[in-house]
Amino acid sequence: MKESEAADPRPYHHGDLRRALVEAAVRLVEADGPGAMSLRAVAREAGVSPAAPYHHFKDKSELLDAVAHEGWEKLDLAFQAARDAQTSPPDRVRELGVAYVRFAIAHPALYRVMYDCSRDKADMPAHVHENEESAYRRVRDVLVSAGADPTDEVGLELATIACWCAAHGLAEMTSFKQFNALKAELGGEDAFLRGVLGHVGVFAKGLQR
Amino acid sequence: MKESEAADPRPYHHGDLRRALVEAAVRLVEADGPGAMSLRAVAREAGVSPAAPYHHFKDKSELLDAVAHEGWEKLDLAFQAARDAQTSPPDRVRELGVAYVRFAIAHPALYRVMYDCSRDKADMPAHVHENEESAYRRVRDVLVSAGADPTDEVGLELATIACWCAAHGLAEMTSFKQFNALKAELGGEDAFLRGVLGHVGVFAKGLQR
DNA sequence: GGCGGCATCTGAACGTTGTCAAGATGATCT
DNA sequence: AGATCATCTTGACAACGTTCAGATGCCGCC
Repeated sequence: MKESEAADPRPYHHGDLRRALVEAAVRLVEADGPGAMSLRAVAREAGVSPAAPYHHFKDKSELLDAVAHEGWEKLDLAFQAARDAQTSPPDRVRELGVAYVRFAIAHPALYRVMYDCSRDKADMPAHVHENEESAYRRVRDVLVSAGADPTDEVGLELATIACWCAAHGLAEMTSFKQFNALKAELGGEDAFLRGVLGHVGVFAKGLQR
Repeated sequence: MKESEAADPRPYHHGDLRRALVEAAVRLVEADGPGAMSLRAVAREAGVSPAAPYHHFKDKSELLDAVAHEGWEKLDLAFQAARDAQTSPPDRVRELGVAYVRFAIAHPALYRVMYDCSRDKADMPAHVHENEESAYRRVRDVLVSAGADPTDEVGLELATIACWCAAHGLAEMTSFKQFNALKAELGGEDAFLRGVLGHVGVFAKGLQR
């Protein structure tokens, strides 16, 4: 646990407390769930007083924002790997979704924090949606490469959103007990995810399949 | 404040406190958000001591379960109206989704509580999923009436889940600012919802569209 | 090289929360 | 009428988020 890339503001008294706090917070969230992550516990974990965090975050919610940010970056890595996977374009749409949901399954509490933060601000992090290399854009591009009409700007946008919504919905519901029987019948959770998200491959109306 | 329909267990000291607590809780959740709903505030609102709720709910989370239950029933009403609407079967799949998301938009805090409870237990309320008249079954039936193959049990189940996931995802993301431009371009939120969920109509592979 | 200033951290405190145990209250049943 | 038991209150506890006055140690400036 020693990311030694130093380029950040200032290692004053503690070294780099801000970072330490975020790391402790992520650890606590992933260990005991988002509800169990208290500011005081984070401070305890980092070995500082309960008031110390307030010099780096104005709020508990601002700490959670930082945790969420960390989460989005981890998700981006998983996403990138799926984009580069060797599969035919229509399947790649599906596999992008599978990677997305797998991340949510692997980091349930982190995923929850990510979306709770986004929803409170009614806003996704800019780097997820806006720039050229964003995850959102990546879905769009895969849809195009799978045969969606690239001139239908609006339709493409709607299809991308539909894909994202389906993946997010599945991410939040995949652990429901109701689906256990079906998962077993299909031979595992992965097959289940592919089964559901296979329907996403035909989202964009022009897609062959 | 005098709902005088009495048919419930026992109006002992207070009348029917349990009901009063749930109603107060729903009110507080819808007014100030789920985070602002404290047990003590609910008790205050109902005019009882902070410890009184513990004779009706073993936990705060059990009160929230009751709130969620209330929410699912309201959603069911909205759902029923959409099912009975006069539209062609393929559109009805979409309109079911629209009604779902509209409910989530109209009662954001309640909707949040509903899903937070479900997720904590990894379980949807039984009456939503299991019986013959459940909302889940209703989606399935509409898919069939829209042309999905009724003999492909597994495929039908997967399509139903995909629809539900897309609707849930959209419900949680529809308020994101990123979509404002697109909503404007399409001429309103409803058109946006139809645009996204129109892609759900082609979920079931056999659907004509 | 000392000094002032400032970012950083501590200590103690306030109000609020969820929860519990012990006692008061009052409806119901024999 | 008196016992019983669910119901509600009182009072308390630990934990939480947040604030504020003060201690601590790093920085640049003279």
